[in-house]
Amino acid sequence: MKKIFLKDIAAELNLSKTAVSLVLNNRGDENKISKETQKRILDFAQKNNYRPNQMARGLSLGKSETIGLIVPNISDIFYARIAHHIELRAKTLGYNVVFSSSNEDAKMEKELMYSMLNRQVDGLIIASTQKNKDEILKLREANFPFVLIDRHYPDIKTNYVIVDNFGGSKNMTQHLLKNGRRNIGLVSIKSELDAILQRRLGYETALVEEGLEINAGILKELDPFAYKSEMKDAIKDMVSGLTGIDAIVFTTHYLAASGLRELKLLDVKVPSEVAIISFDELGAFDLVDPPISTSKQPVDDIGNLAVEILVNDIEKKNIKIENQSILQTQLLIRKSCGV
Amino acid sequence: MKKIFLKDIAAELNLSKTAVSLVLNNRGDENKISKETQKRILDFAQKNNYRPNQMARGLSLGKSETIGLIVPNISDIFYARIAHHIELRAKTLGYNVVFSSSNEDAKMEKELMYSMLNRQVDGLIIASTQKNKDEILKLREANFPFVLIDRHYPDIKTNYVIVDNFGGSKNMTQHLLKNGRRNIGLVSIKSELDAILQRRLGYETALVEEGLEINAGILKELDPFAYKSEMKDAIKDMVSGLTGIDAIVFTTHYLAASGLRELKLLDVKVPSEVAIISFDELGAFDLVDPPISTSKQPVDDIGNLAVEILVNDIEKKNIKIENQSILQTQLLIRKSCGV
DNA sequence: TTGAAAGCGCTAACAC
DNA sequence: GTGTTAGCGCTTTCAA
Repeated sequence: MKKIFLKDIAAELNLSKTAVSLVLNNRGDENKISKETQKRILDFAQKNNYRPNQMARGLSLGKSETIGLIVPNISDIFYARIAHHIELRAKTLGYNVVFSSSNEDAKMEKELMYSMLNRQVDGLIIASTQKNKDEILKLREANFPFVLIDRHYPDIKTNYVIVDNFGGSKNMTQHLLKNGRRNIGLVSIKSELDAILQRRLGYETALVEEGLEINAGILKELDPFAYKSEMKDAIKDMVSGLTGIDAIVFTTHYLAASGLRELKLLDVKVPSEVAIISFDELGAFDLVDPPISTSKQPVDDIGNLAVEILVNDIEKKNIKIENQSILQTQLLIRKSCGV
Repeated sequence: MKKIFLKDIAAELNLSKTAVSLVLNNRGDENKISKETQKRILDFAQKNNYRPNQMARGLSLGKSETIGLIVPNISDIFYARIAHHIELRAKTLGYNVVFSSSNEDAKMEKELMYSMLNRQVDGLIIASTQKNKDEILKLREANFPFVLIDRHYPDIKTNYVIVDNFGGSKNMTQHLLKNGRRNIGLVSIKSELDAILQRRLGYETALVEEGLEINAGILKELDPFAYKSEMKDAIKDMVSGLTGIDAIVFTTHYLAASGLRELKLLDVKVPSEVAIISFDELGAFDLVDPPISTSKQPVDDIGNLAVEILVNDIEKKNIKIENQSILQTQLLIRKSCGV
């Protein structure tokens, strides 16, 4: 396992580095290097376990064949799944991926972006905090390839792959209405994320279209970093005699998990007393008691598409790809809604 | 956002690249560069948003300040969590991390190892398939820094961070015994992983120490890639009149999830008829019906320790660190065991 | 204190 | 068909 370099194999074979480099990069034919020479080179490289130094290669080529992935939190099952699909697709296209979590912190996200740029990633996939408009604009101005996933900047034209948050949420709410629920609460997070806003709007629109009023008292927005502690009061408040809700829409999976926990502690029967439904899928939502209905996001498509758009951009292949995709969610009905 | 290089700032300031490089790497004082010059350089760099090209830097320095992470599957919540802790710790120590999933395929794992070595990662953290002994030995011979997590090669001396699979599993089984269960089955996967073997041994040892016999009929080992379809028969078989078990130990979280699903479909009451307990924590195990007892692995410690050992090795700091760690799992008792 | 110059390993014009 | 040579952007030795 002794390290061997390009020049070693050139010397050993009495050839120039050029010839070796060309052949090793599959450009032997195109440069009319004799089949025989090619074979000698390939064999020797193989036998001696030649491994090109990608940093040197990258420096010379001006690219790293690496893409950077920035998500709020890689241990969130939602992002972990997307990451997995990104990784797989990237691999087939010859790219590695480096990842980092921003922890929903705009400043951290900015730092990560630059850290990755320093590392000469060829492109970036970002599930942004949506608070780095300036940096995103700079990326765009610099013509640097990137695609936003999960969250986009509605007023900036960029590549993105998101889901129809409005539609998904409206569907969920309508499903509850269809099942006779009339007093439907919403539990969301305090956030300026467009995705979260859209989910709330979807909920509201469904109610309004049904001729119902929106009741601010049963529309809870919790601190994203303190939702666990705030959930107790929120739920207690909603199920109290005053507001007496009969259903709750949760705008994301961890809220649903936490909310269900509290409902159980308060001995509220789900779904007979209160039906629940949630955006996003937790993976175990079908095992939970009761199994939770959900608007499932197509994580595989999100990941695959993002990589395809990005690589298309990086390699300027100009394949016709819809580079602003809004994917549909899938309504999965389970027991938590009542039959 | 025009790109600016070291030589640009040297030219602009009428200095040499050396001076600039030294100052930017915080070695100004040590090289007795005047405070004033230092300030000029720093200010200029700051103002013009100088970003060193890490590939060039890496090439020159012979290191990338990147560590590679190879896991079976990054979308497995267990590895995703470890990855998150690895990432965080690495960041504080100045390292980035690239990751890839081997999908439990030894050949893929080997390729990934080499791919990462090509990319000049400074070290590797691997949750190995445990089928690449030769490659691991090569790494060791080459004195390349790496640490194994989750799975180690029992007969090779390497750095590793694993958990006490035997003890954790024995504890789980003993807990069931203590609660009066006498006919305890095991559902595991067909695997040569030492971790899986140890979990089985822990189970068996607990039984034997209690004076019970090990009944091969209620010891199921499923194909890791077909466990979902095989689970039905396994469970059916175990709960049938012939074997009539009153408890099941699952050796990993996804088996428990799948097994519980089947138990429910067969209308078996958990825990009254059959108690269950599982190695690993799924995240929603406390929401599941019934909440599943578990031997929880310290994912944070696994990640943190792995990085610390690795970086210690990379930087040859020789800080005294126990570089072969066997961490303890934590028994979390929930309803699935019966009170 | 500062600068010139060599070198990290690879690619790619261009010349032979 | 093949070799020479000049970079890619940064670090670092050594001399001034």
